[in-house]
Amino acid sequence: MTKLAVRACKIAEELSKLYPAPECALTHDSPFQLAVATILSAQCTDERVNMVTPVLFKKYPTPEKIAHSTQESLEEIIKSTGFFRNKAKNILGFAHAIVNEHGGVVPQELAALVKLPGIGRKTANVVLGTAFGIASGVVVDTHVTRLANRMGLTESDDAVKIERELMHLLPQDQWINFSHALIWHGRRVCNARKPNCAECTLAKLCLKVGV
DNA sequence: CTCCCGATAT
DNA sequence: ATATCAGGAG
Repeated sequence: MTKLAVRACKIAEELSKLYPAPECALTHDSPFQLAVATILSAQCTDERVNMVTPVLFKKYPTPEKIAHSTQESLEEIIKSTGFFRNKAKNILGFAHAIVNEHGGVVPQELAALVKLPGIGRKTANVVLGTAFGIASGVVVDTHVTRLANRMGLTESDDAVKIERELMHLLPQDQWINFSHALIWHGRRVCNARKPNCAECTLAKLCLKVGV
């Protein structure tokens, strides 16, 4: 076990004490809804997403309902999340693919998921980990990228590379909780603008306190 | 690599 | 005014 891996495990342990049961902040009632909420979360606060999804899912709760909706209707509902044209198109395409190619059910394999419109590795890992309890990888989003760099767990800014490195540093049964805990910590304490190092219990394990 | 894009904090 | 927010497609 490398020195880096030892420190990574200490960080994971400390995070698990801070956030014993880290949950997905995106409200949803099904794997399908979680996938849609995650598509909406690109470059947008989850707080904002959670204001939009209740309206969206009340009108279109299932893949079938969304598949029978329209680009314009979706755009109007999700507009405030930004990138609304792309997101509406992706959500529509995703719903069609689920209905037409997967029998209305969200597939539980990474390879199948990332082929679907609007679903990349990050979203696929969220859906598999949160909705199905499958540790397909580490979720690397803007928070994980920032914190992994600040804590000196990686030097990279490439999501795929960071994921590969973190997967090697931590045992598989910690991937899901580690992802969620890092994201939670990134929102609450180690945020981009003004990281609160003074009240961060991970500061002693961090290479870049106060930077 | 660029583009998509509204809302919010600083 | 500007940076940033649970990214993905072309």
